[in-house]
Amino acid sequence: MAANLPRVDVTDAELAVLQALWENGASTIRQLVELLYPEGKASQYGTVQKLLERLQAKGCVIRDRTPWPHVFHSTIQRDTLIGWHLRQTAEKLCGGSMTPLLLHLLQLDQFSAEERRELSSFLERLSPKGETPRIQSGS
Amino acid sequence: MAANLPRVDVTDAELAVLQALWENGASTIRQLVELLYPEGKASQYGTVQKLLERLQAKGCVIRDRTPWPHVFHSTIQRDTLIGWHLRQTAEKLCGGSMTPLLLHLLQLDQFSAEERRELSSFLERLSPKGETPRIQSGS
DNA sequence: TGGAATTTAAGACACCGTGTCTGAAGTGTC
DNA sequence: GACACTTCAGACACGGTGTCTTAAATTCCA
Repeated sequence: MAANLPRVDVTDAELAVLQALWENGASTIRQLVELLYPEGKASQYGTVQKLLERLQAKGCVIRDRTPWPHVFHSTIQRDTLIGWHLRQTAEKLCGGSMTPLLLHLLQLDQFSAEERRELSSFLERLSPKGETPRIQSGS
Repeated sequence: MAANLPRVDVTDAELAVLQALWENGASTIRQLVELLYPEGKASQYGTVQKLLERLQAKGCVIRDRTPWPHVFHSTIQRDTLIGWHLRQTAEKLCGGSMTPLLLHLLQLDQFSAEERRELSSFLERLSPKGETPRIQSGS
């Protein structure tokens, strides 16, 4: 069953199109052009068209042909792209492990005490006390 | 004062050179070639040479000219690149905020109970109970 | 001292992704 | 049927990337 998963290696111009779709919901090419190129030379209609075509080929966008003009829907979410980027850097730089990324973020010290408390309780919820296997004898 | 910071937008082939330097410490071109291209066509000496030249231009590598042949040292660490990649994705996808990345990683649930316990205590150490929230300064 | 071997320095090149633009055919509306 | 807009397909220039080549400089050894 599993249809080909979307390829999320998305270029900058393609990403701009996706962002527009995320913000405005499903849109026609015309709507996207007016959003992305407000000054709007005529040729840029073709540009957006080509970008959508490539996004469709990657599986990041589907084209609804029932209305006229056609309407484009995004098939991926911001979080999908975030995950892909994180995985890419993990594979390039950390042998695939995500832990170094997490540690780096935690060490940034960009988080307020409030945020850190939230994160801590978030972790608590992830690992309820009863579930934690006690491998070594704690003191 | 601040000398030009290194540009860490490093390509794949350049990264391979850096990894070799990280693993083996300061090295000559010859050593790097033997490491990176074990079968070793002669032309690839020039390839590594050019990659080092570009890395030097970016400030990621310095060339020690006192010994013969010259020895190259990496001036950046793995963690610097990790940080740069994280910042890039944050700016592209999260308006610059790192928090969505952190949440994504935490939700992955890829971490063992042991790791989660470590992370939790890590957070505890970061935010001792009495501490008041601070506004962070941008990088 | 002279020559061989290696390293340095600088440049050239093909390939591919990316963003953009163009023109012809198709579709709907008045 | 005329017009405006959309769709479809292709072409193009530009820049980055990895690779290769050649000539000058340096070291070492007979």
